[in-house]
Amino acid sequence: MDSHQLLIDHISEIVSLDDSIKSLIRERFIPRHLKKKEMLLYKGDVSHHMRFIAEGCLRNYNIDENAQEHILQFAVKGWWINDLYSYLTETPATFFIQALEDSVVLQISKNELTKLFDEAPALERFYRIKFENAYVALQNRTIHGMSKPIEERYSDFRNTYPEIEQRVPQFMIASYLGITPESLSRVRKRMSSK
Amino acid sequence: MDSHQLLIDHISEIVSLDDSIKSLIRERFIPRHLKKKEMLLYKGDVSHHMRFIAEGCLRNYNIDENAQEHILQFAVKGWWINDLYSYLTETPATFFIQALEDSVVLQISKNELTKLFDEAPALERFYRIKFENAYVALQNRTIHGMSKPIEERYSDFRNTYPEIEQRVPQFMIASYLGITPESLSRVRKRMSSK
DNA sequence: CGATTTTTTGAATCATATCAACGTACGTGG
DNA sequence: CCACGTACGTTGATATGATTCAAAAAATCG
Repeated sequence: MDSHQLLIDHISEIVSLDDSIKSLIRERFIPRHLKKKEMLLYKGDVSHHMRFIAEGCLRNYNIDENAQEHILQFAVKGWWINDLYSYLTETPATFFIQALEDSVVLQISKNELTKLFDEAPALERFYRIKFENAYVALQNRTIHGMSKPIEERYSDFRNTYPEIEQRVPQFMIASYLGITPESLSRVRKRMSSK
Repeated sequence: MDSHQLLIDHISEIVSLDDSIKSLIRERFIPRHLKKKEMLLYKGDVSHHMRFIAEGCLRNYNIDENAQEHILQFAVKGWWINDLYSYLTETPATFFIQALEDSVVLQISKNELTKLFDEAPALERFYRIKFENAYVALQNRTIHGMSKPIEERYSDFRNTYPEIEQRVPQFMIASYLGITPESLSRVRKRMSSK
């Protein structure tokens, strides 16, 4: 299936789009092809685009003062990925976005998207609902991250993102869970022995 | 200043409202008065309203299987508070909302708000932007929560929410930060000795 | 003021981090 | 297609930091 069709189907699951809007989406969302390990956004640059993943897998991560990586989000086909703070405020990004596999991203500039909102209120509604959902999902992660033991957080991760578990190296999952690779290895050992 | 004016000013910081919408807001957002410790929402009930705090201070918290409280959010005048997942999906709430001081909340039912979105697209835009910002703020909390040492998370909290620091007991701040009250007490001691 | 809640302190315990070494898998160039 | 190198995963020993439990001190409320 072509990338734009995937995007249109994705949006149509939430709001209905008439044909003129569908053409606008096809026109204004520009595909970008990334090779494995290629960077989509660097910390320090401003994120000028909203981005939808049509193919592949990416990660969103930060590098702290001690050169430690912390993964905030994995994203695969059908997900959105961005440094939203940078995008919304047009300030330098606070994290990196990198392809973990060869990937295709559809992106639209903020200017274009803002124009689209006026032409297509349904699209604005789509983003409202999308952000509501994203907020809720993140809230769940935040509260579970602090209350549940690691074993449980890890199995939650596996259940919630089974595709990602397969495609991403273990040390990155450890980073996402906020523990060291050694600890995750031991957690897995404990779990498999039961 | 009257509660509705506060809400209207709050919304007007982000989108412009014409007078007819302002009247609708005055009509449809219903004030609710809460005494200190009074519950606004119980875990297990469905949250049918969107809620804006006109006065006071509330908290949003979970109680886990071990009867441990985990505070997800504090909110004061000018903030919104809800169990969004419950509100959006009309399923039982996964956490509690309680007044920490005598408080006034303006609330509107989901039905009414959905109707308002059709009458006032500016309002829908307001919520889109609001959720974007909320998402970003929560994302920051999530990533800093996992990367920064506790001392730093505590001073970030103090800097970000100076009002709340004053008004909320220390053991609740510990709960928000995801540590025990004893640990927070020791962190404070270490910090003050420098 | 007395009662209750909150904060502090101490000692023992537990979980994860850290550091270092070893094992394994993968893919690239010869 | 094999061999080597690099990246990833596992394991062990030790260190660190937060938790737990218990009790005392301080603050708050009626």
